[in-house]
Formats: sequence, structure tokens, C-alpha cells
Amino acid sequence: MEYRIPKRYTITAALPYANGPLHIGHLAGAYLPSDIYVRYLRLQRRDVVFICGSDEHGAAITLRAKKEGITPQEIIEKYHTLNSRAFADFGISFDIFHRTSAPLHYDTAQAFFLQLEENGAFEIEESEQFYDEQFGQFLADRYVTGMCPKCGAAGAYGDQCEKCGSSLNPTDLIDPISTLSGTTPVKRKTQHWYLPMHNHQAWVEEWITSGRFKDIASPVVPHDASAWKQHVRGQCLSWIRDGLKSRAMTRDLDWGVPVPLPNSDGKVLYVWLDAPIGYISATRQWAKDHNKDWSLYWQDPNTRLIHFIGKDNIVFHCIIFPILLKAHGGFILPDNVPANEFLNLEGDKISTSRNHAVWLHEYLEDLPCRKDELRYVLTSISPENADSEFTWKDYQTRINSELVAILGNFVNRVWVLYHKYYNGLIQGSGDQISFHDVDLKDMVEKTYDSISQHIEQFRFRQALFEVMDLARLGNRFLTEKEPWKKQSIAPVESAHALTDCLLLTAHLGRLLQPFMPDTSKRIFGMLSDEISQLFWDEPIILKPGSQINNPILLFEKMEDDQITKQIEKLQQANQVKAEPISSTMAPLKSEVVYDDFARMDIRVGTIKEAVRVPKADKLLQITIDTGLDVRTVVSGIAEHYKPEEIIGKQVVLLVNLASRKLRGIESQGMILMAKDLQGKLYFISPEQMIDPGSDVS
RNA sequence: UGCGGGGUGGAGAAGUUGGUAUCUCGUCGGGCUCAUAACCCGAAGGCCGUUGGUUCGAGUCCAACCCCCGCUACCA
Repeated sequence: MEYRIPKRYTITAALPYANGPLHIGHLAGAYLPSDIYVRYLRLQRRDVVFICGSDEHGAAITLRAKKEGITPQEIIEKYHTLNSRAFADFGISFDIFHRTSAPLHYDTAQAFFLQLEENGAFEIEESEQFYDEQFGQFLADRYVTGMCPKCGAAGAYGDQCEKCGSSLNPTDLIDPISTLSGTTPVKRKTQHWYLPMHNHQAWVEEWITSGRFKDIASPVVPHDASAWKQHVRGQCLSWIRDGLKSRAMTRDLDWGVPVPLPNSDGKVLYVWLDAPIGYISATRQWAKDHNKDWSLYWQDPNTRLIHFIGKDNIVFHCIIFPILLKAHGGFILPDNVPANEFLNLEGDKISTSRNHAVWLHEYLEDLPCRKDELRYVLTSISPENADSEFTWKDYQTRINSELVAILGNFVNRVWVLYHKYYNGLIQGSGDQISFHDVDLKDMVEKTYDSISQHIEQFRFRQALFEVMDLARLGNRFLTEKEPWKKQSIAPVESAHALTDCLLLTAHLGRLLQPFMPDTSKRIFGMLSDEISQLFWDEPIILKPGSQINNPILLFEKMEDDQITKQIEKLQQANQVKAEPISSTMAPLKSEVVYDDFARMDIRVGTIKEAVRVPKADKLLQITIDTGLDVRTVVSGIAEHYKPEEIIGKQVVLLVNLASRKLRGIESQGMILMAKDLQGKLYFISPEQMIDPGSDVS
């Protein structure tokens, strides 16, 4: 297949959702890879725009605002500011960091929607949706929870079951509950605009598998489908094979971009329609600010569109958004979506709610000026094709034995020697120095090719590794040439070797630019006052006779106490975990009549035996004397009570609950427990020992 | 129980399209002394989870199985 070289690039990084701060997982997942890629493209003098912004709509923000008792506006202001500063601090070089609350975005999104409507892309459907009578509003997505119809898990949201990953409609849920009032919602009729994705199934599948279209009229750069990461394609295809379904593109909410049609009061665009259009509106804003034509970046088939995201966003970027773009018409489709997998932290999943994370805004406070070090480590362990793990110990090792010992040390050795023997005056003749050692020159040239290839194929980890390899080569070269020994016997040879090292350092500086921009600048600064950036193809001009600057240490060793501090911090954070969440008291349940209550047979029982259920974290198998009989109850309290310490205790249990098998064990009844705001469980027991079987009412 | 990820020298990891098994840390020995006790060389250490298959050739492809991890089931 012929692949056309693109004229320009539109690079997007996932819009961070403006209801929380960013952590290293975000950086490693989408922002660092995209930044490396973009910096590389710029150094190749390619025409590129790098787009991002805050995603500021959706039910999760309104829910959070409600919980914290502030307005959605206050939430998004806070996190937009915090996150844009974090990006700037880590050198993520967006051309624009926009936001979906901007007026231009409203215009863009509404116009996009109207065009879709005009093209007949939607099906308007009147449907029954859940409605909370107490709050007088429809319950979109996350406003409803219930049991997942696919996997049976409790606590699934209206739009998605986080347990099994299925995407859902709120009305699919079994035993739905409104998260606003805690009551069971009623169904009411409402009208929504649906995207009949099944109509697009054929071409999407074709496009994902082959990169081609059979039927498309507009010219499109055919992308190389085999260049897509395996896990990305795999997830898309499994979604497609499952059958694409119609999906509502509007919601009954008061927070978002209003549907720009008559009779649509109280309706806004679905956040997943809204957000990707944010890429487009951000581009428009950027174009406006820089006197460019935004449409070239989204509509010209010679433009290459690439979305950098985490794996949680794959289907939206690979299926839903492309469908929207094609249904709208005139837009190009993504050429690649190099989604990363997840980054774990110290043996556990990164979790915002459990505060198990390294927050970007705290990192630089704790470890000032260690920005490039984090960029280096996160790129080295980038979860490009599989989940990977960040540990502070590994972070320390990589800094000390790679950045300090290999790269920093090499540069320092060269500078010290160069000053010692030549007072920092560049040796040689002619206009500029060039390599004397043919093998070294060869290796450097090969490395350029190889790094380019890796970056173009989104293998940043490997690319960075090869830069470091060049520094290793430098150390070896220096040791072999031993100028400190040969300086007196073979001064010319020594000068050649050291000057080669100087030049090698300049190449290292250039190659490091995409990965560690500050380090690169410092290397250039040591070489010459005139170099602040080097394009990939630019000759490196170091004039014989000119003076190099004094050495500075590029990296400093990471001491144990700094690392220990971070590890402790994480452990402390884990201990106070979940407090903010569980401190919300369970909402009042709906009223019951006395008869409902009277039907429950609740009695006191004495625990006779208790053992852990094998292969279950939470379950205890408990034998209880209920007075009537001795029965087995399986209870999910193993994280709170040890089996031996509860034997002999009296508990209150519901004895006429229908029995149910749990992990193969018949559980006959349910022990009543109290749960405090931290989520800890406590038995409900009579004040003193009484007869088993005593009735509770 | 379902889904996902993974099993490569002591530890942690690379390994792109199948063709001499690589890096970092650690261990041992040597060298060097320009260098942030850093650098360089060498060595020991691997049935690349198991079994079978495809192939001239498999860590790499196919099949089955075993094991580990995460979420889930594991309901208060």
C-alpha cells in the first residue's frame, strides 16, 4: 500500500477531565509520549499542531460539585488552572491548552451537531428514561446506579459498568437507584438524538482492519492499519464484533453545551460528543491566535491526525469519534491512536480515590528541578504495550546509575578533560569540527536513523534507550582512547579523541531534545552560547578556536532519604484512604410499611465456628447456633474480623433470608453489621449474653 | 466465576517483521584513575512457564495446559 507523506500533523492528547489533579499515570499514558512525538516532529521541521484542553462537562463534575457544595464552575476553574500549570511544569509543549467551557467551543460543538442533524446522522427517539421525582430531573448516565445486566455486579453506572467494562444504557440497570435522592427512579418519556452506530459497523470494521474505505468519496490518507498497536486494534475489534449499538448523543442535564434546536430545553450534548469536538475548537482557537487556517489541520487529507490517549479511551477515539467525523463529512479520520496501557505504582493500581498516586503538582514541590528525571524514568518504563510499574526505588536507580553515571558522567569527563588540556578552546582547523573516528561517526549516524524510526512508530522507550546507548558508547570510547595517558605521547590523537567526544555530546544534546528538553538546553549551553536548539538535519557548528563554557553537573545523585520520604508519603496517603468518599452517609431509603419489616425474621445467634473461605479475601464461613438450628452463614467480613476472635460472639442475623450459594457454600441467612463512615464493619450484638434464637424486633 | 495483563540468568525489565538471547541493578575478577566512589573490560549465572505442533531454524507463530498479578465474584 502506498503511504503518502503527510504535509502536516494534528496531534491531540486526551483532554484531562477537570474534576481532579493529574498524576504520573496521566503523564506516562498520554502526555509524555505525545510531547516527545511532537517535539521530534518540530525538530524535523514538520508542520504540526499539538492540541489539548480541559474537558469540563459531564455528570461527574456536577455530581462532585454537589457533593462538595460548590458550583461546577468553581470545580473546573480550580482544576483547569492546576492542570495547565502541571503541564507547563513538565514541559508538555501544547500549542494550546483550551477548555470546553469556552464560547468558541460552544459554537463549534453546536455547529457540528447541527451539521450532523442536517445530514440525517441522528435518529430522534422518544424513550423512557429514569426520572427522579424528588429532584425533578432526568437522570443521565452516572446519576443512576444499579446492578450490571451483563456481569451482575452491583454499583454499575448508567453509562458503563466499571467491573466488566460493558457500556450500558441507564435503563438496562437492574434495581436502579438515583444517586441524587437514593430513591428508585420512575420512567418518563423524553426525546433524544441517537447515533445509530450499527449503520456504520461495516465501514468502521473495514477501516480498522485494513485502514481503507470501500465507499468513501472524499480523498483520505490511507493509513497503515498494521501500524496500530495490537491491544488497540484488539479492543476495537472485540467491541465491533459485539455489535455497535445506537447511542444517545444528548442528555437531560443543565451542565454542558445546549442542544441548538428548538424544543430541546434542558438538553445538552453528551460529553463524549462534546469532548472530542474540543480538539477541533481548540485548534480553531489556536488558528485564530496565530493567523492560521484551522481547517487544513482537520479537513485536508494530507494531514495526519493522531490521538494520544490512555487505554480507557480507546473505543471513543477509534470508533465513536471517527463515526461522528465521517457522518459530519469533510473531516479526516485518525491515522493512528497509539494508546498506552496503565502505569501501576509500587505494586498497586494508581487510584485517585485511595490517594495512591504521585501527583504532578506535588512532585516538583518535593523534588524541585527533577522534571527531566521524571520524564526520563516515565519514558523508560512507559506502558507502551503492557501495563508497567513505577517504584521509587527504580526511579532512584535509574537516575543514579543511568542519568548520573552514564550520561552526566560522560559529559562531565569530557568537559573536565577539555578544560584541563585545552583550557576549553576547541581544537582543530577549518570552519567547524567533524568526527575523526570513522566508527564513532558511523554509530552516531545509525543512531539517528534508528531513533527516528522508533519515534515514528511510537516506540519512545526504545528510542530513549538508544540515546543512552550513545552515551555508553562515549564512555567506552573515552576509556579506549585514554587521552589522560596519551596526551603527552600522542597529543594529536588525544585532541582528536576529545574533540570527537565534544561533538558526540552535541549530538546527544540534539537527540535528547524530545525527551529531556531542559537537559538538552544545558548541554547546548555548555557547548556554545549560540546553540539553543538544533533541528534534526541542521549541521552542528562548533568552530575551532572558540571557547566552550564551564561544566555543570547535568544530574545529581538521588539520595536514599529523599526516596524513603516519598515511599513513606505514599504509605501515609494509603492509610487515610477513602475518607473523603465514604464520609458521605448513605441516603435515606424510601419508606416501607410495617408489614415489610415484620416479614423479616431477625434473631440472635451464637457463633460456634468460623473459618476463612479459601481463595476469597473477604469471606468467612461461620457456623451459628440460632436456637432453632445450627446453620452455616457466609459473611463478607474477613477483612475486619479474624475467624478465631469471633468464636463465641453473639450476633444478630436475618434467618429467613433466601439461602444463596457463595463460592460454592450455601449461606443460610445474613449477619447484620454496622458500617461506619470509614467503611469499617461492626457486629450488632446484644448487651449481654442471651439465649440463642431470641427474637429481634 | 468472568475479564484483562503477565511468566526471559539472583531482582527488575527489552526483545519490532521467526535467524548468534540484550540492558540496568546485584555478585566475582581485572583494568583505569579524566570523572558525581563515577567509567571500561571480563566471568559466573538462562531447558526464554510446561507439553505438543508449524519451520532448515521459534523467546518470537499455532494449540493445549500450568502458574502469578489486577479487577470481579466474592454482600455488610
